[in-house]
Amino acid sequence: MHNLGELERAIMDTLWSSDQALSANEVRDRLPSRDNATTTVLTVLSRLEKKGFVARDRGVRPHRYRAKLSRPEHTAALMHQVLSHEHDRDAALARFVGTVGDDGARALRRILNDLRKAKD
Amino acid sequence: MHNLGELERAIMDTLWSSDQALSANEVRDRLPSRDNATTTVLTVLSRLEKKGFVARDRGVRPHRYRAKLSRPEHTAALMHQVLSHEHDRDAALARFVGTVGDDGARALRRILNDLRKAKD
DNA sequence: CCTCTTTTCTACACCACGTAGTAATACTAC
DNA sequence: GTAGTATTACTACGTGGTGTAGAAAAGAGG
Repeated sequence: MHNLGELERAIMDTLWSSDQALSANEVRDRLPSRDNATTTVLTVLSRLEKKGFVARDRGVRPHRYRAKLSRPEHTAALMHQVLSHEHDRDAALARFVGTVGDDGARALRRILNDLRKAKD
Repeated sequence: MHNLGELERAIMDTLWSSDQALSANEVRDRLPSRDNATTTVLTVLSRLEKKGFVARDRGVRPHRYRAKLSRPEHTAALMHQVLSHEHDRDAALARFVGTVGDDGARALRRILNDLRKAKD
């Protein structure tokens, strides 16, 4: 599964930035460049739904759309997907960790610590 | 930067699996199962070169090709690229680490330990 | 020079994505 | 329930990336 297009990503960003499910027109109004037709937004939302990134509530009118995964969940899923192509996972992880910088390493240590604590 | 196509990836895998730079015909012969024309392989190799994934030695004939990054380096770079779109990096990292499984967590702890030791 | 190998150039089909018009459908007000 | 409006579905086209490879050009060896 490859990455999203530019408009697709902008729409996902809009959905991620909202705590509520949005209608197509609400999405259109919140897009950075607002020169898109509503039908364009609807087309892309439908494609995103078919790809499984977006859920649609057909029970109300207008339909309301929301991201199925939060942005961090989505990012993590993509990272796993990238990793899944790698035969030497440990080497890739080592390389990855070696290049996240000091902040990243600190964050990872804290995360792993919390994980361990949660196990108890 | 988007992902690679199927044949592009197969060719990168071939290069990654070789300790030496390969000619186009050698690449073609090592591709899994497919019966591609040499020119097809050459076209894709040229595209991969233009994209910066492959280096070509034009000093010999036939030209020889090699991956510019190792597979783990490439994987790690892609992971960073995915992360770069994320506003809440820590949340994404937490999610990622939370879903690598016990093996992954162990590997990460060891990697971070080695990193710390290497700092001394 | 002539031939063979290798590389470049050109081309086409297919598919994803951005784009949006037109047709169909559902709701609202009368 | 009919007219009008809002919303959605269907259809279509341009563009660009990828797989595909033939034809033409360039180099190597006799």
